Amino acid sequence: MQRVREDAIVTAVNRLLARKGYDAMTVDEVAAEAGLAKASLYKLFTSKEELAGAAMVGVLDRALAFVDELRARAEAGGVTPLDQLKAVTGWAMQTQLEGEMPSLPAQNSSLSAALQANDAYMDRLISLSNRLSIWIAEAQTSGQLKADVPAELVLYTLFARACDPVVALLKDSGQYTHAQIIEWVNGTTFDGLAG
Amino acid sequence: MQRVREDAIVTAVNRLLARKGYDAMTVDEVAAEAGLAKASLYKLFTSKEELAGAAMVGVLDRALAFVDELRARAEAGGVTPLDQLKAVTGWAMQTQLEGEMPSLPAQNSSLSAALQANDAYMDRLISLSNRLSIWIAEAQTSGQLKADVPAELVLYTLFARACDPVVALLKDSGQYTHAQIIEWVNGTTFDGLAG
DNA sequence: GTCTATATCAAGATAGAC
DNA sequence: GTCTATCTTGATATAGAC
Repeated sequence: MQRVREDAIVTAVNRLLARKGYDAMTVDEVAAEAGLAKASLYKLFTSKEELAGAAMVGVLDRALAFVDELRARAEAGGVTPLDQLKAVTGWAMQTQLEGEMPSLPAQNSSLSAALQANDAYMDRLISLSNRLSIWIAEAQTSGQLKADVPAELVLYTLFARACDPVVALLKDSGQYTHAQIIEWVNGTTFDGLAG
Repeated sequence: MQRVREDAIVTAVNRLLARKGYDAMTVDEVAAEAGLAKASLYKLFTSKEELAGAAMVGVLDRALAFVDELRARAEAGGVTPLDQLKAVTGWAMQTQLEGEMPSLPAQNSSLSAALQANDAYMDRLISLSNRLSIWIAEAQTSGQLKADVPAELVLYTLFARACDPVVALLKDSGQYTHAQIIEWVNGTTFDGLAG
């Protein structure tokens, strides 16, 4: 019962974060979209920061599930770490194109501190980073990825592409299909803009 | 007299936008940092949006000046359009690393509308886009840039790299020199992450 | 022209009835 | 356990004295 309500709230938060971003999202809107009173919402989530944290836990869980699925499929062999990384960024862009990728302010806000203190969030973030880092290391060793840049740079770049404003701009232009956008942005991410 | 004061304000806005972003910046802080009372500030700028617009006009003017300098130097010859574009993104990253690149919310905010109605801002933005677009077209024609992606995608990507969170993250890690960061991020922008 | 003091408002959070 | 009504705060913007 209560679980269903929480899900409705988190879903609303996720959509609003994707559409408007954290600062522009109000708790009143969340309550309205989830279909309950704001006071009831505050019985389940103690702050706006916690709402954002719950949405991020949700998307990170979906990302982890996708990664695990990739690993399972790769058991058969024939899939390189680079292919896996491309699949993950493609999934993230797809999620963004579908309006389901929450977007938070990158910079030093009070939210950053709250998220870093959120164990559920940090746990997922570290798990995902660890799994990606394994593929990155393998790809750098085998020469599929540049080995002369820090692995950290590669990891940050992949996370950044997951919420790349270029994807949103191309989407809003309305001229291209989702598949085209993903192919182009994934292409420039891994192979660059140069010809 | 008054001009000096406006400059002090715009400089303060620019630094605060670079450090904290638009939403976290308060007009009280701007007044304090510029050294006048908030009411006096509001005689010169009628709103927070206008403050942000003035800072953006400033940075776009500096970008345009840099571009014009590049064009003048290239008169001698031997410089390709691709070199010019790399120089521009390098300049933007350098500006960001020095804490002088204002950062605004990418998404639909009330600020977006205000900026689009700001003629001084739109004029600079279009001028810069036009000049970059010429180099992009030349580089695509000559095969230096991928010709199978829309020029628009290239332009958006260059603007996006100018405020790339990856640059900020690498800077905050404190492990790398500015020159290294610029080289790496410029390298991945034009040549990709792949080896 | 500049400042102190204040109006105004939006939004996060809570009290208390049912 | 849910809602209406309210509190509280912080920030944009302005009035009015000097």
